[in-house]
Amino acid sequence: MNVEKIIKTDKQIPITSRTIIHLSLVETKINEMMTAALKPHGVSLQQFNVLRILRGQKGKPANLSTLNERMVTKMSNTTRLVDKLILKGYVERMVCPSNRRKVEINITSNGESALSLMDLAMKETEEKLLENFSTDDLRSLNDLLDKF
Amino acid sequence: MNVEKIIKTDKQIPITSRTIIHLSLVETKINEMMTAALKPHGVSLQQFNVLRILRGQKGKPANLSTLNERMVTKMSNTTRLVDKLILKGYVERMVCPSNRRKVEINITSNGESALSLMDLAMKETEEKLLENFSTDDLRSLNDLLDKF
DNA sequence: TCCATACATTTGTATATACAATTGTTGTAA
DNA sequence: TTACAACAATTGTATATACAAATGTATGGA
Repeated sequence: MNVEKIIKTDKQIPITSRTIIHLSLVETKINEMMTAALKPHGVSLQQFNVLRILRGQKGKPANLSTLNERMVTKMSNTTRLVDKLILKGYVERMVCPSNRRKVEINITSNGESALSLMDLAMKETEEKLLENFSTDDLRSLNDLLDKF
Repeated sequence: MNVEKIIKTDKQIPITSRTIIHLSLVETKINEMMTAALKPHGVSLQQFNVLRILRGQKGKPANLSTLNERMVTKMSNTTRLVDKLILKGYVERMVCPSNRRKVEINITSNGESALSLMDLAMKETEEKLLENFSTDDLRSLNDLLDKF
């Protein structure tokens, strides 16, 4: 990645700040590429994540709280995220019969097939992003990230 | 950092995806902490970055394009970011006399003193974030991030 | 039973951001 | 000089997000 931005900013910037900025630039790049890959499929990165979590449930419905726990977003957004997916016909929502405060969310078969197409696009993007990484690199990176 | 989210999501998730998710979680954490640190000062992370870039100019005014080059945001937002900072009295904007298409932006002395307070808060946050990192760790992390 | 409390989700509102279209300015070739 | 393309910034609009407040539901104790 081009880190000119970082270096240009300030020659004597300490390594701590540089690392933080570097991380944020990398994250932005990842986000942009992922978002671009999903664009033809008409879903946002967050919506894609919801779908993926729902598939991981293997039929067992998820309620909003569990969705939220596994996601990097705030509760109030999750409601609206799911709204969008319902409009697209990718998920369905119904009140939980045993506890009517809860809402059960399921992926539809329509959603599953759309998701498998998205998977392909995302896999490609992921490979492109990580083309310069060996498996050892990935392991070290994960270990370092664990220190946060 | 707590990576349970990642591991819970899917046991057999490949290391490539895991790394990407991991990065995005770390970035979210950084963002949240930084934003929280700036909150008492009434500026957003982006606004803080603009101020910092302007200070780096050492008196030389910056126009919107150069600000934009060094930032992780879109041009249209930079205009509005600067609007906010003007409202707070931290920067001033005037039309460039030599090329009236351009706009020159300067940090005010008011902005400089506010910025130095923010610096302290940010430095603390940075130290807290990176408390588990040795200098070597930081170097390796930077090197790995360069591979993106 | 009634009430206070906690829970799960939703809604309202302000702000942030992306993307496209627009405005105003400059340079340049006919 | 005029017409046109390129440039720099701004505005409009749709969507996304954060945060606080509100809604509806369940639970436990007086």
